Amino acid sequence: MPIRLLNKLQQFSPLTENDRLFLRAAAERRRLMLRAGEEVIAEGERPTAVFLFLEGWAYRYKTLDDGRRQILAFLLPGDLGDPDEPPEREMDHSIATLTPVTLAELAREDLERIAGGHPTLAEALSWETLARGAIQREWTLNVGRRTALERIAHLLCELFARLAAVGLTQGSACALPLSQAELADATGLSAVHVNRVLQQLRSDGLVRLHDRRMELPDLTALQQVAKFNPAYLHLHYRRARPDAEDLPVA
Amino acid sequence: MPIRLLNKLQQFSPLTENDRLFLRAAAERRRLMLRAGEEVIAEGERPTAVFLFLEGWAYRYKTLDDGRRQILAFLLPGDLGDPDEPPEREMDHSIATLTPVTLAELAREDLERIAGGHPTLAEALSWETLARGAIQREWTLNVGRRTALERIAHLLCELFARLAAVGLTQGSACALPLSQAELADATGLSAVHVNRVLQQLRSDGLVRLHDRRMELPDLTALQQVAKFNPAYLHLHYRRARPDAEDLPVA
DNA sequence: CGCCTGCTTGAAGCGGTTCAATCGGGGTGG
DNA sequence: CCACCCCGATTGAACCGCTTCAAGCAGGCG
Repeated sequence: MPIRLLNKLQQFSPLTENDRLFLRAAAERRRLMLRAGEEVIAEGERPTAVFLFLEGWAYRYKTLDDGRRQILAFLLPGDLGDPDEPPEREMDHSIATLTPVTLAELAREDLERIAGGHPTLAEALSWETLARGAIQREWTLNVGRRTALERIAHLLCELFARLAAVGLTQGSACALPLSQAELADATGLSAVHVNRVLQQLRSDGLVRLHDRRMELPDLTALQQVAKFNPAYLHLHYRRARPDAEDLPVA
Repeated sequence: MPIRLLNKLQQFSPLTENDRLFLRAAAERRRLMLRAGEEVIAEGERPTAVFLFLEGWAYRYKTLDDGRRQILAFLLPGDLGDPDEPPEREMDHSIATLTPVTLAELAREDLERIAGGHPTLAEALSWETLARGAIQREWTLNVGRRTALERIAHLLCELFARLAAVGLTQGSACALPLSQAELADATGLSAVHVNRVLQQLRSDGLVRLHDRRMELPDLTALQQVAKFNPAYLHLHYRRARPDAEDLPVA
């Protein structure tokens, strides 16, 4: 199974073969496989390791006591949980799966060894952390100031861009294993209204949905609708170089 | 001038006198004083140091091209900019001041020296990073799923709690140097509606406003209105111990 | 077959926005 | 010292984007 995190990291810094072997080995030691709809970790729990998502989709969320739910982020293959943080911390939110998920639990010692002996890898990982924060800020803007149409369009643009960064797009299409209710909880809308917005996007020829997949026939137009500026994803600082990980999308 | 960051850090880990002297010295080297309404750093710029806010209020924000603005966070005395991040990064948002602000620019070398030689301080700083991310997530929930009344109440609760953590509350009162338009941009509402919500909070006896200050006569009731749970601030993991920094609020 | 989950549609209602006008206080220049 | 101005707070009224409620529909699965 490809370590898609490496795809992203190599856009930031040229990793050595040694770096890559080390990360690959660290991601081998402890694997977890979960079914769709399972909780990865719940609010209030104390995580003992750092999650590296290898396959499948998950999401962070918080709920209010009366049932209102906000999805805070989607976790895609190649994403990292919350690294570099003190061991006694309590989760302030929960994480659950949307599809079957495979993840690696990175041992704290391995992360410390990266910080100590693999400076390039460490720098690349700090890019990851930076990007995670920037995405959360963009979501705050999305939910706070964009219209319903812009919100949905923006979310789709982001997901497509992030999947593209780890080689999980096929032409103008990619997976989208989300129900309309989940899209609603991610955008701060009602499921009914998400349905209507999706109809508009479809009738405008900007989105096609099939079999839990989406196709974006005119990405540029969709990005304009969304006022989407990919800079916040902090992807392309150095030119992405093709890499073994990119090619065989098994 | 007290380094209010130390107040927070000492709630996480017991710092040595050496740790404290080191941070104090690092915060001496390069100071910046700004007036109210000035830009600290703009979207697209590349910060060369890490900001430590010593005095006054500032805020992070993003704008859409048609002028819609979302305030993403408030920066209070004792807050840190975005540490531990790669030097070539570009800001994905802007920071501006609300009041006159004094800040220190921490040199990258000093931060590296902390990471290397001051493990307790480094751990405490990573708590800070954790808390910053958690606050951003809570804001996403706030704007996405809370009602207008809850949003405003929640924001006021958060500001009060954060100011209390650095010794900047006086009884049930604290500074609130925000216009209603700024409250609106922080909560994703219109200024007019913020006005109406504040009137309700006032008539319910939950908030009093005077001279850019607020008083919260019944904090418990306000927290219930807001559905405010302070856990996300990641403050009280270890008992806060009184400290020289806490006492003379000059 | 029958059920469950998710999608779709219609209609009514409301929370919040927008527009526009007024008010009030502090600062400035004459 | 006063007149003026400007910004922020306030109020009213009309409007609308989105929610809520409720019902119908389609597909997958035991």
